[in-house]
Amino acid sequence: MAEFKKVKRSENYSAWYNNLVEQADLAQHSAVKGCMVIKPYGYAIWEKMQAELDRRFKETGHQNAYFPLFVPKSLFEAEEKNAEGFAKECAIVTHYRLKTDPDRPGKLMVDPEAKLEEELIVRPTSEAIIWNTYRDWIQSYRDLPILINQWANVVRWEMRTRLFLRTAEFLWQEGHTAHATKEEALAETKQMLEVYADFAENIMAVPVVKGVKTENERFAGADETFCIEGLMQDGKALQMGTSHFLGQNFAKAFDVKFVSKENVKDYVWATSWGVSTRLMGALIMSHSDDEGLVLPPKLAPIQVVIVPITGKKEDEKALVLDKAREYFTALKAKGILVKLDDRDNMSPGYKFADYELKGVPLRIAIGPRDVAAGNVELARRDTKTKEIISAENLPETISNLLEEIQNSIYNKALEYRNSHIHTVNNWDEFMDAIENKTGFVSAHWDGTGETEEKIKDLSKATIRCVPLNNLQEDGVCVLTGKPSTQRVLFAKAY
RNA sequence: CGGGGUGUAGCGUAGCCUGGUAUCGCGCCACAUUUGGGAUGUGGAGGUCGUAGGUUCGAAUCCUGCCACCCCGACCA
Repeated sequence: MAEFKKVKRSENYSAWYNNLVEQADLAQHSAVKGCMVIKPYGYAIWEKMQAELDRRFKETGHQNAYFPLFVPKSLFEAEEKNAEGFAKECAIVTHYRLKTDPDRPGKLMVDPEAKLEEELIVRPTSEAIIWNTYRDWIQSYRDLPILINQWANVVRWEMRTRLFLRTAEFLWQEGHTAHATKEEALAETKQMLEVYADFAENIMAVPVVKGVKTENERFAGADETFCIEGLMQDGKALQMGTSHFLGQNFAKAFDVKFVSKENVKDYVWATSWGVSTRLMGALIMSHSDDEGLVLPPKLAPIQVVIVPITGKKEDEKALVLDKAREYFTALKAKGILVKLDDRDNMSPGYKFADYELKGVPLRIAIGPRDVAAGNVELARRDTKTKEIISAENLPETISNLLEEIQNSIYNKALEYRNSHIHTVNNWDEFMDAIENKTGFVSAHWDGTGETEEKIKDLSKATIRCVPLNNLQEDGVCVLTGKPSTQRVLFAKAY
């Protein structure tokens, strides 16, 4: 096991992040540009996220299905705005065969004879292939709604990538629903936004702002994009999930119509919504520290680790190990994800540091002294505190503490987020907040894309969202001084 | 994709300027002693020096192309 190379969060945030991802065994760079290998420990966390999300999707009536990786170019270009939005980051399959290279023995070349009649686009998102399919599925209002989700990989050929936050290939889920009415589709869009927000806050312990994107930031092909925005520990915002109201755009592009109860033909209303492995990045950046990862108990692959500290005497050693196994069994029976690390070639100190690096929420150390006294030493990862407690009712104690840690991590992140929302009323205050205070800046904006662009050029900050249920108040735009009816949230973002 | 930097064992590095087949630490394997915050000793294994060419009797070292990563921009979930 590698020694943790210390990189301080305060000194170089992005080096700290990269180092942490690699040292904690979450992921590593691969031989493919911009693509990562997600390692077992990292994937275990992703699987827990998937399980929680999948359960919520099913509870809200969705079913999983799977659509192809490839989208024929003619389908891809059907919805023009969507196609245009993604065009410059697409991987394209043009051939279907290799052959041996006559000039370079043992090497392969693309067989020019094997050119595809029509290029295939590796999906950057699946609206096109899915809506082309939905046309076959929908005839009457009785076929609606269609509530489908798929777990998939997509490819967006990014110029600059970062582990989990932006990779050329990433894993995600994309929900694609079809509805008979605009109201129903809008309700679905908002429902899924709530599902995401609930997941982010209660499972990931990351507070989020729910809001609406401006036209500039909207998903290509959507009439309205809702989002959840998180704030990372370096004061930059991260878009953690989006839910799009697609109107009838895709129905029109793919000619998907239905006959209503009144025997009237109309285009179908659509939504799509997704979250990706980027959430792993959000999780890491929201809670972790210089010692390594800090995981909320609800996503920790290991919630409690038991480290036996065996003495030199054989009989003592046996006693300690027996006790450790007893606690292990009791905790496991309670449904707690517990690991007993009885490797005898590692010192306790090494194990302590290693589980801290991996973000295991609780650590139980047990040695001869504790066995004799009926105690254990209990250490919390999030607060780095430890105490000797009685081992009586241990499963109960641990179970309660895990819950407390989950809340405590959330509250800490919430406090950080709330203390980093700065309300400003003029341009000097705006720039000062963006440059020096970091975080979200709540400011009046005149509502034009032009001003939004200008502010982005001047400050590198973008409008993250117009918060839902936003307070309506008269004010003037921080840049142009034109009238405004509400504040929006600006931030530098990932 | 533009500017700057880096690439030597699983990880971190020395050597490069001034060419002669590579240094040290951690980790790994064996044995022994250890175990309450990253153990110690002894012995051992591990290297196409990112990659492809070029210069040279000889290249980690000099030259060129390419690749990957990091930092700063532009683009984005």
